[in-house]
Amino acid sequence: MSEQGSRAVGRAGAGRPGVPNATVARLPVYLRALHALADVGRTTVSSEALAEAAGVGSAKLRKDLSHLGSYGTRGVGYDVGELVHHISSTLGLGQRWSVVLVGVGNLGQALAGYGGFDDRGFRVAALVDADPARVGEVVAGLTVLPLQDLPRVVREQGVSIGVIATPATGAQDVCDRLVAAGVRSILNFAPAVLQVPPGVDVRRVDLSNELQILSFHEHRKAALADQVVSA
Amino acid sequence: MSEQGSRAVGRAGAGRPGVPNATVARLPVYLRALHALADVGRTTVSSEALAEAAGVGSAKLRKDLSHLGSYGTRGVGYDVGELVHHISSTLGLGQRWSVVLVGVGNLGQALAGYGGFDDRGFRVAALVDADPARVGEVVAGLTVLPLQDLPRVVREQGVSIGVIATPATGAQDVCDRLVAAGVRSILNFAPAVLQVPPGVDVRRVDLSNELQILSFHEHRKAALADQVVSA
DNA sequence: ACGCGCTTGTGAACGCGCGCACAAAGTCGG
DNA sequence: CCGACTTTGTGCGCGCGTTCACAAGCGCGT
Ligand SMILES: NC(=O)c1ccc[n+]([C@@H]2O[C@H](COP(=O)([O-])OP(=O)(O)OC[C@H]3O[C@@H](n4cnc5c(N)ncnc54)[C@H](O)[C@@H]3O)[C@@H](O)[C@H]2O)c1
Ligand SMILES: NC(=O)c1ccc[n+]([C@@H]2O[C@H](COP(=O)([O-])OP(=O)(O)OC[C@H]3O[C@@H](n4cnc5c(N)ncnc54)[C@H](O)[C@@H]3O)[C@@H](O)[C@H]2O)c1
Repeated sequence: MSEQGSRAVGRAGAGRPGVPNATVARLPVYLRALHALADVGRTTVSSEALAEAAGVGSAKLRKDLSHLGSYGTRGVGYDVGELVHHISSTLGLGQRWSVVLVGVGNLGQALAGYGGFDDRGFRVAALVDADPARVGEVVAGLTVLPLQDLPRVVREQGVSIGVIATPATGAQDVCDRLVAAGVRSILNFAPAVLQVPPGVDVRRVDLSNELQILSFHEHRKAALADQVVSA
Repeated sequence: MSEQGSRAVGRAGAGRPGVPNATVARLPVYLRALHALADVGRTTVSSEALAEAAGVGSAKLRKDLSHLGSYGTRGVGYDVGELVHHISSTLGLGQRWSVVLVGVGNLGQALAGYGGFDDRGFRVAALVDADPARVGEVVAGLTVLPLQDLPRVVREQGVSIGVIATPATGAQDVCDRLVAAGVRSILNFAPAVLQVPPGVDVRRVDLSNELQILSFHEHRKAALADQVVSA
């Protein structure tokens, strides 16, 4: 998580004893690999094979799965269907989550037209933009709504996740409006650090950050290579 | 980093003693905050203020900065310009990195037209696509090239970073071609786990993953709220 | 029925990263 | 020139996450 680094512990009645944060971040990867296996017709899979497909170590995978109480069968492996069910339910994918997308520009339009949402249990319920020229436009089968409709849309459509795809300048304002409307989970594509009250989760996806991290390693590799050459 | 979890240590001759991985991931955030401060005319900044702007604790920030040997002035703070220089050079932003973008679809076009690249020291050198109908098209001032031009483009344009924006199906193939062409740093938007030889870095940006992680926390918050109500 | 081989689940050790708290160091006013 | 105040740099303890290695468990063939 990006805000409080606390574990998702809580000892919720008879529920799970709490799933570590790092594990939660990997569950979607496992889930995707499992779906791929199911599509090929496999019904069981060993931790070794699944770990390979997910790009992690097998021990890590087993420990991750043990955290959500899901049991495999020793000597055989995990039942693919059962594991899909367990992980999905842990991630809260039993229900369809409604998403509101704010900022229908370059990126926003690509996101709106993206099919990968619906496949994974998410529904783009509405598109919102501040530009009066854009309001009323139809994008990906949805009419773009003005900002002031946000509270109503969130309420009527049962929206619980907000996606921000506006320039960095407007991001904090949009964020505040989303929070005011009752949204407690935000995915932020704008290169800005958002200030939110406790209880609200923000995940930031920053393309430039990723490139700069790559740049660092590339730089280091180049320096290392030069050193070897000069040696 | 997504592959080996090793620290960027190396004790490179007279160079830096090695910057922790977690620190590297935060440097771009600091850099952006510093640029914002510089734009407002500030010449110095305290760790407290910069930490606030970057959304981290001040102690963490100071420790991060100490790792790259950059010195502030006690009682005053850090010189904004100097810090920008130090961080930029650590990240390897002294030079302009050339990027090749593979997959000029929905997302690829948004990326190609994105201005945030050039601002941060990255140049989209070429666009590549497998679809013959798309090859020859001009997007964002660049002509879309066929896949087989990849080695030539990488060589001639000095490309060192590849961005994959193709469907998951073709991602591994594209990845292999990029690696074969000499690219050692890859940013992958396709929902697939890429297999790469050692020495190649892959960073994955998976939108669905992020949403599912948010979904988990939302789910947990809802369960917690219900519990409180029923109590 | 029984042992053999395979795979899970986990105990334990380790390393990394985080945050606290404070001494060192520099500035500024008098 | 000095003393008080501000802010950095970091030593240290702690908790999380990763990894190794192995005992426990299960199926299968005989
Ligand atoms: N385009 C990309 O490939 C890309 C990649 C990575 C990150 N980003 C980031 O995503 C964000 C959007 O990028 P883009 O290229 O789509 O920009 P864009 O300018 O094309 O679109 C921005 C949209 O947001 C709307 N908007 C502006 N202020 C608003 C506000 N206060 N409330 C609601 N809507 C508002 C604008 O009307 C416009 O439609 C930017 O922060 C950008 O840095 C973009
Ligand atoms: N559109 C989005 O908002 C979005 C969001 C998150 C992730 N993604 C992911 O990004 C990727 C691209 O999404 P998109 O919506 O742009 O898809 P798209 O179908 O619009 O575009 C894919 C492009 O890649 C090209 N392509 C296909 N196979 C290729 C190959 N082997 N080599 C080179 N080019 C090839 C196609 O010709 C097409 O132009 C997908 O993996 C998708 O899951 C998209």
